[in-house]
Amino acid sequence: MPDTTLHEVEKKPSRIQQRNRLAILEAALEVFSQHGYRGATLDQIAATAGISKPNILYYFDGKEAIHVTLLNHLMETWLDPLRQMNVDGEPLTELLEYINRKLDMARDMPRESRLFANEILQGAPRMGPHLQASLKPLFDEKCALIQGWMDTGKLAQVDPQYLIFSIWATTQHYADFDAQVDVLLEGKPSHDGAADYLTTLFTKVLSP
Amino acid sequence: MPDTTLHEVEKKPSRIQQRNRLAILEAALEVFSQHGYRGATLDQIAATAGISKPNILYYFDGKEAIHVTLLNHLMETWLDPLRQMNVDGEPLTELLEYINRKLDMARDMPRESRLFANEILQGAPRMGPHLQASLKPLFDEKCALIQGWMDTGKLAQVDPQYLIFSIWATTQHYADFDAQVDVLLEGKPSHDGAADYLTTLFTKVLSP
DNA sequence: TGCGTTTTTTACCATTTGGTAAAGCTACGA
DNA sequence: TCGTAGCTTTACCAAATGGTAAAAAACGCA
Repeated sequence: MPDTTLHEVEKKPSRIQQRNRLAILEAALEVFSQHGYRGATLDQIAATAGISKPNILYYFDGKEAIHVTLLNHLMETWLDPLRQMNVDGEPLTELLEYINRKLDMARDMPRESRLFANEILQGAPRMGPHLQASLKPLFDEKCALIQGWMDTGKLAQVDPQYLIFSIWATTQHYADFDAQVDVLLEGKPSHDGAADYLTTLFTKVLSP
Repeated sequence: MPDTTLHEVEKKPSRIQQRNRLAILEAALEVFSQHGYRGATLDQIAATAGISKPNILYYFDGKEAIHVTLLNHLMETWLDPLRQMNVDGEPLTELLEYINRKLDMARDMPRESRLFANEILQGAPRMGPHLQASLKPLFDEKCALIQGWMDTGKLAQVDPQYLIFSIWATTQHYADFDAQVDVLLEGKPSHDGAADYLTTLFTKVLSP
């Protein structure tokens, strides 16, 4: 009986393989985040990555496989700021720092933000299960944590679920709706102003 | 010299024309809002509208023309809630009512919200000029109005631009990210809870 | 250096896509 | 009820799209 367990089947990827997979994913992030899944084409990804289309299909099983890989990678880092919110910290500080981490991510990873937004906008067809499995438990945990803080009187009482929604909405807005913000602020950078405003906003809401 | 002025060239559309144009736009709204411009196909729109593809192209000059028509129609109604904000009203009431009108629109016109979101997400390639021409002046006008209210001491001082961004973000969130909200609230309707939360949120921020 | 393995290219393919030409049908006013 | 303007269908295209087969090239290790 042949040994076909995982550690036997998987091989360490060569340097070339690592480099090309990375280049493909980088290009795919660029294209998918700008056009959504169906609007993106392999030719475009190939051109952006500087790798021929058949060669891309040598590294990935197809268009969908690339997208799924990207989404999985994203989920890892995307939830980090929320995970970092610490039960032992000062409640208001923890929340304000969370908000600022999210806002920094909107500035530093706008493509990832748009990839996510595109997927959700289109009904999360390739991510619904992931949301259930990864996001939901973390969301529930942090809602309970915030509720706990509120019950001790260290934060004003508001519904933690809607509070988190409003944090997500107000921070991701600067990545997802950048084109609009840019027109309305006449090209002026929005990050510092947004950070000031959101700090004020959530301080006022959350101060007991 | 023939008379080719507008009122001579334009003809009143027949009943059939009205019905079919409407059916096409309705179907196109459905499809474009779900897949974005490039992800949508004429065949899909045709199937949804129950009209053959060549017949669709009899009524519209092409895929892009349909999209542009949709976007133009949208801009009309989309800015109405903001336009309604009245200089003579009680400032806090006016703003809270504006927020609730936006939230109602997110509930009642989610496809329009997503159509708009898709277009902005993708860099507003077909709407940049429209934003400049229609949205920007209104935005500036209402920012000035809000600033005026703040200067009289009837509202707390915050940057009106970022205030409006946060209103847009928090209300549209429930249309654009519905798939996510739905998972996290386990299918419970979000509208009433959101209305309560947002009223509290913005009352706290804006009360002097 | 030689040789098997990995990587890349070339040449395709079936399907889908936006779009057109022209024939056929239908409604409606004279 | 007939003619015609308006509407719809049929039968197509050329280009783009996701994907494949197999030859050619490059790599790396003995």
